[in-house]
Amino acid sequence: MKATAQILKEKGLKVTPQRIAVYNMLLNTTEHPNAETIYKALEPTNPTMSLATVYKTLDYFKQLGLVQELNVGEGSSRYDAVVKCHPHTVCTQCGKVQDLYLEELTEIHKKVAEELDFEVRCEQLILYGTCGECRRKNEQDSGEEA
Amino acid sequence: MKATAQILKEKGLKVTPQRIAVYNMLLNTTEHPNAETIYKALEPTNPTMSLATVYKTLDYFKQLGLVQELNVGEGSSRYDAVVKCHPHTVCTQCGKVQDLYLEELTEIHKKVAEELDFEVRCEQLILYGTCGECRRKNEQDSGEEA
DNA sequence: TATTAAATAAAAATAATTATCAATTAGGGG
DNA sequence: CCCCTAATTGATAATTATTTTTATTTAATA
Repeated sequence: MKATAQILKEKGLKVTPQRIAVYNMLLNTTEHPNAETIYKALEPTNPTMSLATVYKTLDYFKQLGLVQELNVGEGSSRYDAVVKCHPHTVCTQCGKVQDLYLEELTEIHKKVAEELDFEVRCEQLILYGTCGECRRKNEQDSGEEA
Repeated sequence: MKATAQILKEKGLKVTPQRIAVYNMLLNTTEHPNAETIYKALEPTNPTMSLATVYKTLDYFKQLGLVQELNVGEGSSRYDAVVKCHPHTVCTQCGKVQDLYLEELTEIHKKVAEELDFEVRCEQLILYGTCGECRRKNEQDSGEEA
């Protein structure tokens, strides 16, 4: 695994502890956190870091293709260190966002480029619904009521 | 075509000129406007209407399934009177949002429900790229430069 | 038509994000 | 290794989109 400092340098970014912290945090989670969550998560280890720096850092990363911005319809954007376009599921009950891999999309991708006058660069598929965990919880709750 | 007043009444909404105006505006456009745009568009005919009313009206409509909220990653949400889930293309150059119909999605829908522990209620597919118009404009511009 | 609960307009509040700017720091040249 | 300079940071103000509040008005029904 390439060191984070190395990756940043290759992208032409000045290497700072804040940038390393943000990027590492994103690499080590599957949670798709938003700026606020990232900020909170880094607070213990980087107590002087400001939220504005998190935003600015994420913006740079996004521009350089180090992270992907994800908007699932909440107030705030989430971020993903997996840059390659991939679909997500969003549980509308607990808010959990999960990755998903579907080859079928490249087909659609191609079809749209051919049949419509539109050159697709990247697609974003969000599947809204209820995750297994929440479904089971719901069943249990309704069971208790009855 | 059912009258807007009738539709609102069936949904249990009190019929007001503001609500009729917003809903009709959305029915008569393919532009996927945001709240601000709707507000501006209605200003000439409804000069007393406030932006907050547009927001609240859109919120009611959304809850009742009269409109669909669409977040393509801009600052603000867009609205679509076509409620059935359907994909959209977003031109990242001119910002135009267009509807798209793809049957392939129901397959994916089903596959995810079966293979993963996730019950899909609604999916949102956004294809980012460049529309034909912008592509042609780009070619022309680079031609002039050379 | 009078009543009443709901809807409206205007303004204030809030949440997320961006801009500002002085102080600090990274990274190269000496 | 130290200095220099431009980039970055942190604190906070400003902005943007949206929501809430409140006093007033209005639609629907008795």
